[in-house]
Formats: sequence, structure tokens, C-alpha cells
Amino acid sequence: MRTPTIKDVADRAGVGIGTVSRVLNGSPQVRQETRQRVLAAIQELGFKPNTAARQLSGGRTFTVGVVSPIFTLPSFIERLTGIQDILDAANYDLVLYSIRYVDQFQRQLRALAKQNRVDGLIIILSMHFYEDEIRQISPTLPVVVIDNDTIEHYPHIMIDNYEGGRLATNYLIERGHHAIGFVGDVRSDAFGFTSTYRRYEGFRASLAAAGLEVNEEWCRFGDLSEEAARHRARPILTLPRRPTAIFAGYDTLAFGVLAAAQELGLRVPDDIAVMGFDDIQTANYLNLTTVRQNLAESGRLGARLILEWLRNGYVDEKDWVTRLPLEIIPRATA
Amino acid sequence: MRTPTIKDVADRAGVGIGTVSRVLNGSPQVRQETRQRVLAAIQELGFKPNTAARQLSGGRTFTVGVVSPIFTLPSFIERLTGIQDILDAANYDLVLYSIRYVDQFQRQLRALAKQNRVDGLIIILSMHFYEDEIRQISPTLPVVVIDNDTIEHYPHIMIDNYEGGRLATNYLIERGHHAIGFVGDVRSDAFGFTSTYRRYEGFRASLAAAGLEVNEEWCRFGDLSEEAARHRARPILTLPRRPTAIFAGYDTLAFGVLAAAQELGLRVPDDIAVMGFDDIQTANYLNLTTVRQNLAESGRLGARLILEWLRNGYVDEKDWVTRLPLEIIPRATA
DNA sequence: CTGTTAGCGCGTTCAC
DNA sequence: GTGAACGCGCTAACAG
Repeated sequence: MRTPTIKDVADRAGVGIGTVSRVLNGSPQVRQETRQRVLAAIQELGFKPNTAARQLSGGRTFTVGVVSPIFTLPSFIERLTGIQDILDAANYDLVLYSIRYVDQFQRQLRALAKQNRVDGLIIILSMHFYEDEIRQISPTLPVVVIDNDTIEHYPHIMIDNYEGGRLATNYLIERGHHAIGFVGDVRSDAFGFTSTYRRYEGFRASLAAAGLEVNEEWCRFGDLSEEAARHRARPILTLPRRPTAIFAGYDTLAFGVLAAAQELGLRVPDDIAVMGFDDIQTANYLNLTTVRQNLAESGRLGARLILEWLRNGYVDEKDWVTRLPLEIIPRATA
Repeated sequence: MRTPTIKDVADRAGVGIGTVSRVLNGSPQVRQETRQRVLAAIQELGFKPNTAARQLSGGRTFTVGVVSPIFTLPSFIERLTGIQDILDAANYDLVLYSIRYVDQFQRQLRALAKQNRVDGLIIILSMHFYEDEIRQISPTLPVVVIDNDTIEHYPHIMIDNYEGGRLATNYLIERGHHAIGFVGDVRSDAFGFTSTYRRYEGFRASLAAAGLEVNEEWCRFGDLSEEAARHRARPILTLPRRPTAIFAGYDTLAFGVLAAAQELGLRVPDDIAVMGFDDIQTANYLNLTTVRQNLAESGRLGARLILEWLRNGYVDEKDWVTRLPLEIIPRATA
């Protein structure tokens, strides 16, 4: 037996298809009794509205796209679960678009905006990108951005990376450390990746405020993998005069530092204290002292904002910029 | 300016919409010259076929759903990236469906099958489930299953968990270990989760073949988190007579064991050797000796199978069951 | 309040 | 080979 359509429901309830449609879309102008009859018919037939038809006539896809570069980053995954939770509850589909090459991001966005495959987009990208192009292609497309310091024209959710860097460093200083190093991914914000760079700036500011100097030898930058961070940490840890603590721009980088320390037979935190940033799940397992930003919450928030936009046609002024709180999570490594 | 439709293309190329449609769908019966004209028009207008309309009339969504329980597991993510790579290249969308509650899986599947939102489904689930129900609801829905030992009616991709357990244990035995423990998640396959149970069976078989006995005190089962594994490993490692090696059913469990060893001041692998299973990316960073199953490849394969099915209407007999190879990856922990 | 009608953009017949 | 007509299931605008 064919899957039932709105027509079947209408026949069964003894009404016209228009009425069924109204019930489906929560139109207020349907008599209570009629609504009940229709609802019953829907129930009995196990009717599910056809998404494609809905989209074709109404223009809505009930799908939200999530765009992000390589999504193997633990932080991305945690945000994604948050997004999923909310979209799922609202009966929206989540389509995943990955950005393989950063320089193709704009091109991909263009294609996406044209194809009308999604009602809205959640972009998770800490790199700078040209918002204007999206707006030109699709001026009305709801877009929410997570984890980006450079957004101006869309609602976005972010953290104060600078403040986070200060927090972490202050914490280390309070614990008696005077010689502190930094392991990050980029040394400047030249390429548009800004998160860890801001954290690094906060790190420097904190040291300066405490009258401590930044030892450039103790600061290393490079690839965003644990492996690379491990290689980067080694030279710092084998210096004749080495720092007593290292602040890593991401938890994953901190894991690399920990691995290096272990290889060199250094005890953590006695010989070397290590501090991360993000508080991804593994941080808890590995007992890493870190700065928590609530990743899942950022995802949930992003999804809620998109849904709000989709429902109301706009996002409330006060929800436009959300700055999530940061919190030191003291554990075993610092 | 409105996004161009097939009609615009037809006008511009001076043909009927039927012809454009034929070109779009690669129908052979279009004169070469006409085809060129249409292609040119498409190019010039930047025309993209509307997915919803296509689905509504043709029945295809160009979307593949991926269904899986909580997708924070690293192994799932790695498979997912593999799937994404292939689908993306074929211009298919990937929709993520997460199974929040295992007991609702069947219900979710039913809803999915009814709504026709996807052309096919890739199910990543090591637990037993009722394939028949899917087939009853949607007899023609292409479905490919990854990581499941109990599949009968659908193409699937799996590994020989039993053999993997034997491999790992043999390796440890060859390295001189006679006292080997096991940390897994489930003690039996009663609840339908079979992967680690099979690995455990292989473990026992290997020990038996070597004339070694299984010490039940050294085998612990429980929650699937590193945290839980750490708690589970402690009592084993503090036993008066403790094993010299531990084989963990998953890499993540092995990380828990490593953490416990570290807490107790045990040196790895001298005091205690640790072996994992899966070779997720972190295993490399943490230098974990483990058994590799190529996770990304399993995802790619799954996606290719679905696409094959979608294109040809069937999956070749020889591709029906794929058993991926396993390989010992010797690193620092065993 | 409710039934009816006209598209939404495209694939798929048919005739030509 | 190719163009025109119909229908996919639904929403929105229009009569009643």
C-alpha cells in the first residue's frame, strides 16, 4: 500500500485538503472539532507529510546545514551533538557539509546558497570569511556562526579567547609558576585563524601584568595535531632552562605536550605543569587541567538561534551576540 | 533575479524542457549538438536543478542518511569522514540521524523509511536489530550496514572480531607475556552488542591454544568510557598477583587502562603492557600498540556500496559481505 | 471557518 | 530526436 498523502487524510476525515494543510501547519483558523478529526485521521493512517512536496510548494526544507572544516576535531563533534539534540527535537534534519579545502569554502557556500537545500546554515569556523558574499547570494538565508571572532552581519556564538588566555595564565601564576611556555597552532592571525592567537595574546598580557617576561624560546607554533604538538614540546622541555609550566592553546595540543613530557620522563605537574583549553571530553579522562568552554552548549545555542530565526523570521537583538562563559577546571596536570 | 529553472535553460537553448531534462539525466538519445547547446545554456545561467522538484517527480532525494547511536565515539567519526568523502564526491548529501535511545531505534527507522527523505541508509551499529522490519516498511530502500556481526539481508562491512582478539593475544604471548588480562565493555552478547564479546572469545581461544589459563580476576567489563575503564583497571593492577599485560576491547578502553597505570606509578610496557583495538587516531598520538581496522575505509566502502546500489539498482553479489583485514600495529605500549 | 484551484520545478510519458 | 502535457504532494490565495 502506497504511503498516504494529504488527500487520503482529507478523505478519511471528510474534509478538504486545504484544511488538512492548515492543521499540519498549525493555522489557528480551524475549528477545534475539525482539527481533532483531522489529527485522528493522520494518526490512523500514520501519515507523514512529504518533505519534498512541502519544500517545492512552501519553500521550506526542514533541514539545517552544518558547515565546518575537517570535522574530526573533538571540539567540533561536541558542538555537533549539541546541534543535533536541538534540531532533532524540532524535527529538523541535519545535513553535514565539510570544507575540505579552506580556499573552496566560499565556492561551496555559493553552491549551497543556490541549491536551496537547507532552510538555514550553522557555520562552525574560527577562520575569517566573507560574510558579504553569502548575503549577496542569498540575502535572506538564516545563518548562525559559531566560534568566530570576526563576524559582523550574522548572529554568532563565541568566547572571549583573550580573556581565556589570561585566565589560564593567571591560574598558573597563582600556583607559583614564573616560567611559563606556550604551545599553539598559529603565531599570528595573518591567515585568519584567530582563536589560539587571541589566547596567546591573553597569555602575554597576563605575564606582563604579573611582571613576568615572555620567553620566546618557550613558545612554539605549528600543526594542529597532537603528534605535531609533541614534537614541538620536546625542544622546549629539553632546554637547559625550561619552563615549569606550559599553556597549550587547545586540549589536543596539551595532550601532545603531555606525551612529550612522558617520553622525557618528566613528572606532571611536578616537573612540568600543563594546561589546556576547551575541556573536551578526553580532557576529563586524562585529568587535564584546562579552561572550559561549554562546547555542547554552543551547539545547542546555535541550533536554537537558527530555529528562532526560522520561526519568527528574525533573531532577537539581544541574542545576536552570545559570549559563552569560561571556567578554569582544575585537575591533575596543573 | 530568480534562480533559473529548467524552463529558462530551455528557452535560452531554444529547445523544450524535455530535452533539458534528458541532458540533465544523461539520456543517450539527444543529438550531440543539441546537448552542447543545452550544456552551454546551463553553464551561462549557472543553473542548478532543484532537488525538491527532482525528488517529487523522480522520487530521488540525492541524500543518504547515516544512522548511528551516540556519535561521539571516535571510531564513528572516522567512519563518518570516510562516508562523507565519497558521498561528497558523488554530489550526495549526508544527513545524520542519531539514535538516542537504543530501544527507539526501530521506531526511528520506521519514521525514516516512511518519510522518503533519503535514497538510502548507512547504518553503523554493532548491536543486533531487526532487519525484517525495515524491509517490510520499505522493501526497496537501499541499506548498507557497517560493523555488525548479525546481518543477513543487507550488504554489510565487518571485521572478524574473533580473529582480531586472537591476533592481539597471540602478539602479547609472543612478546613473552603469560599473564594477560582483558578489559571490555560487555561480558556476554546477551544484549546484542557483539564486537568486544567476540574479541574476548578470541582472547580466550588464544590463551587456551597457548596452554595459558584465563584468570577471571583479570577480566573486567563495564561502561564504554575511558573513565569507567580506568576504574575497572585499577583493581586488576593492584592485585597481589597482577597480569603483565592487558588487552582492551577498544582503544578508548586502553586509554583508561593507561591512565590507571600512570596513576599507580606503573611503567608501560615494562610493568604492564597494554594493547588496544581499532587504531583510532589518538592511538597513534598516545603511541598505543593496537589492532588496526581501517575505519575510514569501512566508511568509504559503505558509501560506495550505497552509491552502487543507487546507480545499478542492486549490489553485486561479490560485494555483499566485506570483511576488512586486521593488522597489528606495534607501538610503545606492548 | 472551509473547499477549491493554481502553481512550485522537474521527470516521464506521448505524439510529432 | 524532440516538444508538449500531465502529475508528483503540498502550500497559499481565493472564493464561498
